[in-house]
Amino acid sequence: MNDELVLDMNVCLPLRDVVFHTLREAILRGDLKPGERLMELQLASRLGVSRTPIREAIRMLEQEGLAVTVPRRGAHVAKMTLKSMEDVLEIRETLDEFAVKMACERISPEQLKRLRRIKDHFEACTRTGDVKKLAEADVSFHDAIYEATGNPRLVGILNNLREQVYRYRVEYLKNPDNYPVLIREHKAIVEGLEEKNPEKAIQAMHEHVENQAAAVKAIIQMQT
Amino acid sequence: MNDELVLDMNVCLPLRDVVFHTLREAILRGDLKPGERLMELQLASRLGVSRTPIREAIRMLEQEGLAVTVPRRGAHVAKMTLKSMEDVLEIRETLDEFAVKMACERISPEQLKRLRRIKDHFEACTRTGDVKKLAEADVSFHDAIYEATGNPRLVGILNNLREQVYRYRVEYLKNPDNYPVLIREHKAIVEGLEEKNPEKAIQAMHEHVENQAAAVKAIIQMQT
DNA sequence: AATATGAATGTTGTATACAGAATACAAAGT
DNA sequence: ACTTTGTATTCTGTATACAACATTCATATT
Repeated sequence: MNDELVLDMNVCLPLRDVVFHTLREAILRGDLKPGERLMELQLASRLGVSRTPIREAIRMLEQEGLAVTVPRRGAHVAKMTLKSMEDVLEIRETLDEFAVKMACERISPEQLKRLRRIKDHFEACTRTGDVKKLAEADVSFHDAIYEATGNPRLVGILNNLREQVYRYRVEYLKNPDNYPVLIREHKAIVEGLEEKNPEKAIQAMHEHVENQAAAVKAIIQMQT
Repeated sequence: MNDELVLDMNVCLPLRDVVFHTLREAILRGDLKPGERLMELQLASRLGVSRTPIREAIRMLEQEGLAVTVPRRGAHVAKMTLKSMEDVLEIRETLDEFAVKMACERISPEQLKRLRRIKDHFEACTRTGDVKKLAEADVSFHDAIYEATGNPRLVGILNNLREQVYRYRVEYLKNPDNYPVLIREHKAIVEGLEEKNPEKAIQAMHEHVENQAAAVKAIIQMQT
């Protein structure tokens, strides 16, 4: 119960948004654990705000699937069962393949250039062994593909789905044994996009997400 | 500005949920039009509650993509451009096909029986010409397939996507010329599921959603 | 006449107050 | 010892108060 929970007051957004982002980060980082109660008064005093922005942030987390509220009994961090994780992962597989297919048709030369740079940066990060940076680079890589679809709604859904598995994804990235595979997969995906070859890109993405899905499931089962 | 907006107080849910459902219905029915401002005090007095539940409901609508809020300037009903509708429709195509594929693997005999009943009910509704009932039957049909995937997260996403096109979908259902096509498509989908033939089911669903997508786009362009 | 200024009004953002439900714990009864 | 009931406490649900910002319209100035 150490105070990892501090608001970034330098941002001039409504407090509800600052609280929302703070709580989301805390949940994804694991500072707020699945099942942990989100008590308004407690959070309000910890973050130094009133209950109102807390409540609104909870409503937002609820719609994102990161929190669950039971009427008259308050909210808690959503629990992640193996089943619900599998549910998320199978949707992600479908949409990630769709995204790379669309990106194949729509990606611009500049976006492709940027994607190559991000891919190289990811490789560089595997050599430093900085897991945090690596995770960021991985997120950037997929974001670059999402953006190239030109479909903001799809970007939103995929980001939300990624959120759900974020914690376990980080575990996967902690094991350097996976790095060569990841680099090879990223390379194949980029090649597919460069060649405007949807079949290749989809196939590469399929293997990529399937490997990650298997790893994530293994990690979850280990934890139980 | 007639008072279509009345709360159903017979439900014993928190007011925020009642307000949320009321506002969502109003938006989907078109009583609250795209771009229309959602002013807290006004809604509060119209619905006979305080601002607090209104604000929480707006936060929920926001996360669902039905409302947009600009800090310090309040919320308005999300506008639906042709582009954003196309974005939604192409995701829906992908996920609807995925859903029917999964349903093919996982649907239980009881669920299949129920689906057949709903299909027949839909056909019956086309003969009465009651568009409201027809829309409900169509929703039920797709819901039955979604449920059969056994993936609640997928159900949630698909319901949300359907929401976005709901208004225009109803227009499509107003034209009896479309009924024979719809009945044929539903029949083909059910057959695919009965035969546990994913290729057939996916193909049937593909044609079904593609036709609807084309119709919806046509309707939108007519309105401009 | 056109633009700038400023007060008045309206609206959102946040805090707080109060009522009612849920929970926990202790004492009494079986 | 176990269940039950009563009570204190905690927490949520809702309303309201107040401050800060945005908008509007009238007035003044160039």
